[in-house]
Parts: sequence; C-alpha cells; structure tokens
Amino acid sequence: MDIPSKYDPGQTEDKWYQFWLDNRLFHSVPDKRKPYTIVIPPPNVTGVLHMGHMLNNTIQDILIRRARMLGFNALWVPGTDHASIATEARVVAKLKDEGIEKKDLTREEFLNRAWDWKRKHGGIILEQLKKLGASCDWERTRFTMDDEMSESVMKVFVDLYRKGKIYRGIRMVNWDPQAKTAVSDEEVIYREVRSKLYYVNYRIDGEDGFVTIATTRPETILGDTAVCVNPEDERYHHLKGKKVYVPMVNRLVPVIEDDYVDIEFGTGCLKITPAHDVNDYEIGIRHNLESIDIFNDDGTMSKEAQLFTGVDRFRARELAVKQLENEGLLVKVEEYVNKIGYSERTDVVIEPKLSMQWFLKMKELARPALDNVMNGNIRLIPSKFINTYKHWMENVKDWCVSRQLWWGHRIPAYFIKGSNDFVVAESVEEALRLAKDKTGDGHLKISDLKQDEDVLDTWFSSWLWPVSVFDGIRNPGNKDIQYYYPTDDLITAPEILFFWVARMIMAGYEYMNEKPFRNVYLTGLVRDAKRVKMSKSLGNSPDPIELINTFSADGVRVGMLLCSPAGNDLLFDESLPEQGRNFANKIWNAFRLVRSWKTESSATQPDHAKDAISWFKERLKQGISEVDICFRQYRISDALMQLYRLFWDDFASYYLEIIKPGYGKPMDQKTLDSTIVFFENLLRLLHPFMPFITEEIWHLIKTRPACESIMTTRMPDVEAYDCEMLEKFEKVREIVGFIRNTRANNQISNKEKLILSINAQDYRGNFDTVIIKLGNLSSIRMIDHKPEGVVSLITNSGEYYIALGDLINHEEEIKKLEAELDYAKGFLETVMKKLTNERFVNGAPANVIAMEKKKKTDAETRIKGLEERLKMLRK
RNA sequence: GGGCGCUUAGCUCAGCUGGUUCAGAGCACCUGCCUUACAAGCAGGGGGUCGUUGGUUCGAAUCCAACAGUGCCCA
Repeated sequence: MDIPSKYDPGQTEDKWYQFWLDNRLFHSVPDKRKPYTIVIPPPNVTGVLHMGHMLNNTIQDILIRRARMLGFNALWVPGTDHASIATEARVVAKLKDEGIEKKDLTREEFLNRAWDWKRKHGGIILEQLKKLGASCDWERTRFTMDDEMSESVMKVFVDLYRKGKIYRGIRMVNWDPQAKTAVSDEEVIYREVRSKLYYVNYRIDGEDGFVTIATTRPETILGDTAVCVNPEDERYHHLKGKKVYVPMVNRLVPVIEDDYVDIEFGTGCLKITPAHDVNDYEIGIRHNLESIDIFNDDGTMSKEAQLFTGVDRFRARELAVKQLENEGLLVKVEEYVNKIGYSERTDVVIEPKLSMQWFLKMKELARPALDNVMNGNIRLIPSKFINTYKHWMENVKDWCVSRQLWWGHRIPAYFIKGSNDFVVAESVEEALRLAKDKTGDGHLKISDLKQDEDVLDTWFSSWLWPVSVFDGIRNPGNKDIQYYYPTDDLITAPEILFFWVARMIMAGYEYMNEKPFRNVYLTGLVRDAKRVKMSKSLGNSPDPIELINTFSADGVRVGMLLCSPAGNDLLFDESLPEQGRNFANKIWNAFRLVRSWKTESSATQPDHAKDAISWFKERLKQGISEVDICFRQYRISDALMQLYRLFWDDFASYYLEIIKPGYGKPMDQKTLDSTIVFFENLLRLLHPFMPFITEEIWHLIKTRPACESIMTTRMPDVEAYDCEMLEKFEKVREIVGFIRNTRANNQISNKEKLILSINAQDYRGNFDTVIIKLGNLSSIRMIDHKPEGVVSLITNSGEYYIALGDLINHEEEIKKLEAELDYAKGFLETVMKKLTNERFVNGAPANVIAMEKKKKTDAETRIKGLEERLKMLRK
C-alpha cells in the first residue's frame, strides 16, 4: 500500500465520526462504573458555531474522551437553549421581511412561526459540533423548550412562588424601548459617550432666589418630585425645609437631604426623578416621594409628563432645553463624558423604568451557592474568579425573571376576571381550582382566567440545566439523575459566571440539595491578534468550518488548545491551527516510517536499539505522569504541549532516529514490536486531543477487529519512572549536540564517521551505543590525557574530544573556550560570594550550603579543564 | 469613584510553599541542509537588567509597599 507523505484528513474524519456514531460509542447508560459527566453549556438555538464554541467544546471533548479512556462511564449531554430575546428578534425580523408585523399575529400564530424557524435552523450548531469531533451522547440531546424541560421550569416556578420566593412587584428595570421588554442588568452594556451637562435654575418657594442643579437629562425634569442636597453641605443649609418649583411644569416639590448626594459633583444639588433613575428611586423610597412615570413603553413622553406628550425621549430633550431657555432657567451647558447603558440585544439606550415584573428573591438562594464555592466544594478554575464571584454573591439583587416576549416559557400565573387577584399553577385546570378556592366563587370557568402575557427569562430554564436534562425536577428519584448528578466539570466563559453558573449552583442546592458540578473551568475569550474580541458583527472571526476544512478538525483542536491557558484570553490567528495540522502530519510521517520497516527473522536486535527502548520506556512513563499532573490541575494546554514535545522531540527526533535501520537494512522483530507498543501508547495519550488521526493510525498500525476503537481503550497508567536514567540520557543529548555542532561548524558531512575521545573519571558509558548511532561515530575511546588537534567539550564531569587534525580552527576554538571560561568564572564568583558571606553560612539551611559547595567544586573542575585546554591551544 | 487581576524573549504564555530543573516553552526570527518518514521537514543559533522604585532576607522573577501602565467586574 502506498501511503501519501501528506496526511489527508478530509475523508478520514467523516469516516471515523460515522463509525463512532454507528457503534454508539458516545452513548452512556448508568452501570457499575463511576460516572464522569459534563453537560454542555447549551448554545443559543439561533447560533452558529463561533470560535468561542470551538474552544469551549474542544476542551469538553478532551475531558470527556480522556475520562472515557480512564475507565469512567463518560457522558456528555448536548443541547441548545431557546434564547428568548435573540430568537424572537430573529423571527420578528423574518416576518418583517415577509411584510408581517408581530402585532398582526396572535400569540399562537407567532409561536407556530417561531417553532418552524427552530425546526429549520435550530440544529445547525449541533451538526457543526460533530465536525469538530464532539463525542456528545446525541441520543440525549435536549432543548430548553422540550415538553419535559418546560414542565420542569413550570414546576420550579410554582414551587418557588409557593415558597414565597417569587413575587410580583414594581421595580426599576432596564427597559429596552425598542424590544419593549425589561432586560437584566447583565444585558446592559455601558459605554462612554460625549454628552452635555445642563445647569438649570429651580425657583425657591417664598423667596426670590434660585437653586441650580446639574443634569444630563433635562427632559426628565418633568418627572421631578424633589431636590436633594447633602446634609453636610453648608452651602445649602438655608434650604432646609423649603420647597422649590420644578421648571416647565411649576410643580412644588420639597428640598430633601440625603448623603447619597456628592457635594463635589455639579452644583452639589440633585434633582430627584424616582421613576427614571435607580438611585433617585431609592432616595424616593427613603423619603416617601411620589413617582411620576413620564415615558411610554416605546420611549415617547407620556401624558403624565404634561408636556411633549407622544414625542420621542431624545427629541423631548431638545424641546426641554429650548423651553428652559425660553423661561430663562438654563444657566449654562457643559461638555460632559458619561457612561450610558445600551441594550445588548437592540443597542438602543436603556431607559430605567418602573414596571410590574416578577422577581425571584436571591438572598437565601445565594447563601449555599456562595458558601460551597468559598469552602471548596465547588472549584473555580482558575481560582482568581472566586473574588469576583464572592463580591457578586454578597451583593446579589433579586432576579427579574419576566420578559415581555412570547417565545419562551409563559409565566404560569392566571389573573381572575373582575379582580386584580391571580393564582399560580402548573396547569389551567389547577389554576381554576385554586381560583375557585381563593374567591369562593364555584362558578368560575377557565375562560374567566387570563394567563400572564409574559415569558420567563431564558436563564430561568437554563439554571436548571444540570438537573433538568436528567429529569431530576420532575422525577428526583430516577436512575439517571441518581447516577449522573452531580456532574463533574462545567466548561464555560467567565462572562456568564453570574448569569448562569451561579444560578445553576443555586438551583442545584435548592432542588437536589447538592452541587450541580464539582469543577468550573472558565475559558478565556477568543480575540484576534490585535486583542479585539472575535465576533461575527466585527467580521474578524474566521469561519470555524472553513478552518476545519483547511487545517482538519484535529489541527484546529490543537490550535485552539495551544493558546489557551485557563481564564486567559487567547489570541487566535491562523498560524495556530496550522501548527496543529503540522503536528498531525508529523505523527502521520512517523507512522509511515514505522510502517515501512520490514522485519527479517535473521535480524537481531542491535544494542543501540535495546538501549533506546529502555530509555524511551522511562521517558514515556515520565510523559504519562506529566500529562496526568497537568490534567489534575486543569492545565490542558500544558498537557498538550508535554505530549507535543514527547512525540516530536523524544519519540520522532530521538527514539526513531536511533532505532532506524541503515538504508536497505531490515528491522528486527523485537524492536519493531516495542516501537509499535510505544506508538500505540502515544496515540492513546493523544487521542483526546486529536481523535481522528489517532483512530486512523490505530487501525493502520496493527491488524485489529473492525469494530475496535481507540476511544474505548484504556489510557496508559501512571507509573514510577527512573529519573536517574533520564538524567543520564540528557548527557547523551549534550554529547550528540556537541558532535553535530562540530560537524556543522567544520563542514564535516554526516556520512563521515568520527571518533569521540572521552577523558572522565567516572564515565559509565551507559548510552555509548546511542551516541555512536546518532553521532555516526566509528568508536568511542576512553583516554587519560589531553589530546592535540581536537575540538573539545569541557564539562564539570568530563572532557570530550573529536579529533579533526588540520581541519581545526584554533582561533574559533579558543574564542569558544574563552567565552565558556568567562561564564564559568562568573558563576564561581556568585557562588563564592555566598560561601564567603558569614551570614549566609550561618543562616542558610545545611542542604543549601552543601549545594553551593558542590557548585563550587563543579565550577572549579570545569575552570581547570578549560584553562588547561586553552593553555595547550595557545602554545 | 469602589473592588479584583495582570506586567517575564519580537508574540503568546509557564515559572507551586523565596536557594542549579532559574532565567524556561511554543511560535516567530537567523544560519546551513531537497540526508533514503516528514520542506506541513531536518540540524544548529541568537535573543530577556523578569514594569519602576523602595523594603523584608544571608539570598527576591518569586514575599511586602508605593508608583506607572493595562485589563476585567461593579456603581
């Protein structure tokens, strides 16, 4: 069989993915083994794969594949979430293209459209994950609006309501006047903008004077119900107990005192608009002020504003400024930079607005969620996020769970006709029963009940995810939830640490009385080489599928990992998957080499091969152990780097080069067998990172049953290794390097055999065979004198020489040795400095002093060797 | 404005409880090679006063403080 020198991943990858699916190798059912579980952070159903997903899911797949090979019953549950706002926006936009306005459709018609859209586009992202090699149990795919998932959400809502944790209330919310819905604090993006600070005079009641306030939003003056000063501010003591007239509408409002007011800012006198500013709202509550809502839901001025009714808020600002000018109350206008909140979804300016919403009390829920992170029951990786988490959890505010949308879980609250009363129930039938009880009116009919129009925040379903995917809300005793919960690792982005992670922890303790996961691995943000966050709208994100087509899934996976220590941003550019592809090719060619070897029964195992095998055996064990340590610490990119070097530098560049038979010579069976075992172990170690190529070579390197897969084999075990031998081999590298350098510096062909002479007292010659092979030496000789006509390597444990005769460049050699001598002398000096320092000798621990003394003698030996050598050369 | 983090080679980052695995890795760069697995490669090589300034210590990239940059979260 002719094997191409370039690995072609295209067909291989599709073939093996299908093979895994056909054999249901990703599928998991509870059994006697220990489970290892990951639930996917459900991507937005409207989404297509972006670089963040690539990173995130690559890490999940690595962990799950490794766990599987470590003997766990590994389950990775995939799925998507319904993303209320984003999906509804998509559907509305699509309808608009068809000339249909949302308001022209009934709720039911709209939802039908939305489901159509979901059916058509909702699976794209999951299909893309398959290209990446994701070993999810697709038979368990969940969607947050599946019937059983929705039922869980309803159950939880009703339960929390009955526990008194959900309440309805008027609160200041972040109102998106375009989407006409409240959005959470986390969905507001604050940006610095240039604006203006207007200084406005308010007439003081009963006297001639004015008081000047500064505001960036003069249109909200119409909603003012007080003016506030700091009680410490002596400038305004005379205003105590007085009233002032609100400009334009001439409403008489009190002057109040509150230490919220910053004496330094503006004039030190603040207008209070409780209905349209969060801080003002709180002051309003403290001082029992009236709230006047001057805006309509679409951001135009309401009747209550008295002026500019129906005019958009920004136009109203201009009109208000004009009006103030006309009234002679505008004192001055300053340029000003402030931060303004924009809606993440629609990018319009958020309007703080009082509105009736549903809230979930967070304080009690937050306590176990905080405690169990602080006490280490749940680990955040990297741990630096604990600070942020703590800060947030200690200052948690009630969660506004309602959204003024149709797509999502409709709030199961039913208003009773003819009253302001309502009941909360999982079904209309039950609601009717409750309503009858509550009102004492046995004649109530279902048609007398009107369900709340709003839906729940999407996070209100995804916070249940690790429980609800196993049906743990509806059937807490079922086999799956008992077996798989708590899950092991959660891999997600720090951006949603509070949005989602914290809330899942809360739900976990509330409903399972147990954490939802043991470890939270927070990935970095994928940015481009200029540190700009990658996003579709900026167009700086490569198409992941294109990347896979160009560099292979294995290559892209490696590329993502190479630059992604946990929690650090990763700066992506195409050289990374390219490096991954090159690595795959290296593995491929190593395989081709091994595959090309023909054995002959007559061939006996050469000593250098035997020595190489005993060395690499230890080196491999060391590698396995290092990788294990990396994984335990979730240093996944380090683990890959260890393997990268193990395979490339040690296995390919050293081991294979040593055992490689001469041109046309046969290979002995023993060496080949050992080599294949090494290769298999390396493939297993690499499989979680590069599932496709490892499976391909696994099947080519040895005849196996067709149904066998590397992904279900056992990961090599961690074993103790021989450090001493590995250290000795490092010496080999040093000597081989010396020989190669000597060749390179003196234009000596690789084919020309050289002789290495060694003058060393305790040289053991452990790997002489290897040095002879790699250095292409005719022999190694032990000598006890200092030869002439040689280049030398002088170390603290011995001196190595290669005879060059006339070829030798004395000046070069002298220069080189002088530089080394300088270094050694400098080194000795620093050591001596310590050893002659009395305080060091008295203060430092004995082992440190012993080490310094060893350094001293080593350095002296080396200096002596170098000096003698130089003396000879200078003769 | 409050809180938290970061600053080590041209780039991205490792460096745990201070002491030869202390100045490291990968990439990039430079030099020489189409050597019979691999030019998506091979063999070599250069490159950092560990942000600045003080302090603790026999000894600091490592601990402390201040400052300067920078990033994130919250208001």
